[in-house]
Amino acid sequence: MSLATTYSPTDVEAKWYQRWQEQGFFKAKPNPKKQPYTVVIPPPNVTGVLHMGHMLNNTIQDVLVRRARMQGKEACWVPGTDHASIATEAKVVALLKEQGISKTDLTREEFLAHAFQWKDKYGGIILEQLKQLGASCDWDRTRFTMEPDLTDAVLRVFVDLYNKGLIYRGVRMVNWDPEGRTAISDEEVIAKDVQAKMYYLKYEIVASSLKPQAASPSNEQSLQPEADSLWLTVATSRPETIMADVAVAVNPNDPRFSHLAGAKLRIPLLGREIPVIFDEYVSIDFGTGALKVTPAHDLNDYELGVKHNLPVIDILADNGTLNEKAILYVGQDRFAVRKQIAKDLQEAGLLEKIEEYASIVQTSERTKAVIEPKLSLQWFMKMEHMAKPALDAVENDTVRLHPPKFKNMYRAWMENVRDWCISRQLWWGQQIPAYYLPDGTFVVALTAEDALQQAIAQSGRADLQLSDLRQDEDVLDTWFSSWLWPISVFDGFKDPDNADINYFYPTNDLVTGPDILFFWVARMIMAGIEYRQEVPFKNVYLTGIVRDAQGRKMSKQLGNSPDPLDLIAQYGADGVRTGMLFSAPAGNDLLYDVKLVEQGRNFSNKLWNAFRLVKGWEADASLPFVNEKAVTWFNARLQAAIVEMDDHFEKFRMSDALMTIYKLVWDDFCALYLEMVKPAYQHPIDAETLRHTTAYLETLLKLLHPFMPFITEELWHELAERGPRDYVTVAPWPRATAPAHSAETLASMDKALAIVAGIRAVRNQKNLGPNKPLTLVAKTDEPQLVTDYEGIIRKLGSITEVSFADAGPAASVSFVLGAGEFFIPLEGHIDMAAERTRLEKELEYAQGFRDSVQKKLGNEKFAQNAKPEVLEKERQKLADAEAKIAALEQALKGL
RNA sequence: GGGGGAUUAGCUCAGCUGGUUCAGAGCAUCUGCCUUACAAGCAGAGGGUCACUGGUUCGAACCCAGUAUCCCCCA
Repeated sequence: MSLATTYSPTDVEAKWYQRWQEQGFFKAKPNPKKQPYTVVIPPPNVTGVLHMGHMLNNTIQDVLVRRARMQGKEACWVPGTDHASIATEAKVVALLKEQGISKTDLTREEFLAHAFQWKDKYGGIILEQLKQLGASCDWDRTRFTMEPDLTDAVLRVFVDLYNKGLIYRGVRMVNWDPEGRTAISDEEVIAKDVQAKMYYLKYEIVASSLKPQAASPSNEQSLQPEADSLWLTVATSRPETIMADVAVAVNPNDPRFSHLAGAKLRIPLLGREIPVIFDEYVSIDFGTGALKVTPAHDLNDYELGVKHNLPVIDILADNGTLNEKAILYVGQDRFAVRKQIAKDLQEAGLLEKIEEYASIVQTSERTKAVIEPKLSLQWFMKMEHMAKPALDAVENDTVRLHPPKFKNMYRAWMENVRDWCISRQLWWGQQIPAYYLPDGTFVVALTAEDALQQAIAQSGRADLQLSDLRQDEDVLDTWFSSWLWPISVFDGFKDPDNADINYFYPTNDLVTGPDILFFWVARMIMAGIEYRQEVPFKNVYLTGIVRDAQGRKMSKQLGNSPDPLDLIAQYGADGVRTGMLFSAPAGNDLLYDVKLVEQGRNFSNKLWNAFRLVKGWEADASLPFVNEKAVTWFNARLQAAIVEMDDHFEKFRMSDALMTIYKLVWDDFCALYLEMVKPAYQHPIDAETLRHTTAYLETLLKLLHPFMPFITEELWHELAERGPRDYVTVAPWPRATAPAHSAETLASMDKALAIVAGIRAVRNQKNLGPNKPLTLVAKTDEPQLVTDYEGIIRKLGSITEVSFADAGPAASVSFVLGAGEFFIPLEGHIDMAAERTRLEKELEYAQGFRDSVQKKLGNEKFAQNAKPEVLEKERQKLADAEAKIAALEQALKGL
């Protein structure tokens, strides 16, 4: 045979991807004769390269899209990337730095020119990589969140929401990323457990501020942590913020501090006097029960400050160093100051102790920097109005989450959602279309010209020029682009009634990770309802995280993530795709192991060899059709498998759908069917069998195609001469039919295969090897079945002769199936004692089973309460058990 | 601290409204096999008191309560 015994994917994959593109199979356009099926890709960052998470996510999307395409739908998978404000800007800044250019030396325009240059060079890498995976995106539709049309969409939405009163500008406590030097939203903050230190600082009580102490009895008994009462110890994890202290708060119900009413304290080292305030917010148990209040650097302190009318002293610069308001340590980084101030406090005798404690720090999702709560003037979007309908859509299953357990999470977030901080102090992104007048007021407009008109109207100053207006420096959060994605990729904002959006929207399925359920999914639902009065997708399939075999997240630091492209090169895209899906139930983390990918590759190879076998057969039209039983049986199995697969797909159980076809191909088709019909070596096969077999193989290729697009396309073309547009990629998805008598067909074959299994078990037990010719003697009440399937039993069992008898030959090994007993004459291999023991064991087991069924049936309450069909089944079990017992007893007697 | 989910074979998971199979799959393991499609393979086998303790029921992996452990989200 000329074909290699192992399949080599690299030879074929590039070829077919190119052909598919040449044929335009992935292109989609509105077609009223077809049902649309739309998926928008979760746009990867332009800074990204393909990682294992993308592999999983995009494999799932491609499986869904390819199947829909084969089902005759107008399948449209829209690819694209997002501009990733913070990440990209950081990357470009770093690159410029290498070239000796500082961002601050550049104008905004110059910087953006560099950034776009970078994007054009590297921004498309990940999309090219997706092609190697086989992703069947409509590449003509590739979009980018910062391209002109999508920018237009963002600005339109901003202006619209501002006009609706849903976007506002205000001073709020925001999450400040000192690394990115920008505000970020609550969703971009990640809490991390850390081992932190608690510093116990001594604040001097200003003696003159203390009321003369009457010898109050309660005071005598109260705990007095300060021996001389001249000091108050305050615990803090952030000693570097004492320069921003404006008060120390204690709980009014805490008797230890009642004498401090009206007292003043001196900030350690700094010496500034601050009041002691009383508020029940302070927890008595925590630290010393005294809390330093720094409204500029803590949300809770801020609220306390507002309540008690305290000033705000912001001592931090944008980059995390202390500013001149701190007076001490000006210009030094916050963490350096923390170390230094602890030393200085120690030396000054103002540090009582340091304790270790488990704490949480908030970090930036993008830069990993420790977040500073910072009072800042930013743009916000009101969420309440949009959250309500978006919550309802999921609650009432207009949008279904798969698996549904994420509904709870979604609800919790939606019910507690806070306003979204959408401004970022960056240049890479859509600049906020707000324009400031010389008097400090502002207008919001799509263009500068519009803004000028409005400004003139608003200010009454007809002499205003464009140059008098200053556009807001900030850009919008990247997610403020992404949340419009399902609409903006079809130009639904610029042109809300265009053919594409009317046809392809709402999309069908969205595949993404649960980590961006709030960032993205929830907000897309909001945007869909707000702007199209319709949710953007019907199903959200939430994938798990790809972890290593030990359950650790894949990370560059650990070096536990394989390079996806290496894997594809080594195992083939088909092997990698199936490998990933083998172990990926929706919502469950995938423990990646190279074994899975090996299994995928092995499966490709299995399929390849099945093809080689069939391909090598010569048909002889003069031969009789001898394989009717096998052909009918496999058809029944095939149809049942199609039904099962469709059901799995319906429920988004992708790995189960894959497992169904995997077992059908490997076990039923290769291990059984092909063995049944296979002619003897170098003998021809009858034409009828070959015709059926080829048709079955074609159907299998179709069913496999969504999972393994490349090998199936290769074999599709190897199997037969094909027309110019005849590709499995666009072949019709098999529709299940219900063959007549399918249940009986399957049941009969099961019985025949049980006989084969019995024979093979004897071979194994007796160490006979697969080829030693054996004969079979059947003592059965179903001789017709044995006769019908004699060919199969002979072939699969390597049996030369089947005969019937009422008793087995003396020197034989037997096995019992139902009421029948089957004998294999074996001179010289019989160990009577062992045979007896084996049969006795089997008998004992059967009797135990019978007894338990009998007991159940004898139970009056069971007979009364159980459904009739359950009762009937139990009776059947009893009858079967009794038949088997009789057969076993006979067998024992015969020994 | 609040909420949610989970716990079934060595591993990853199915097991639909309690009742066909005295618990299933894939992988892994073990024993034979280089049997002319495939050793990336073939044939066969072993392996689980369904986390624990109680309860409801004729009957519980499944329902209820409690305990333990783990995971996730939020603070």
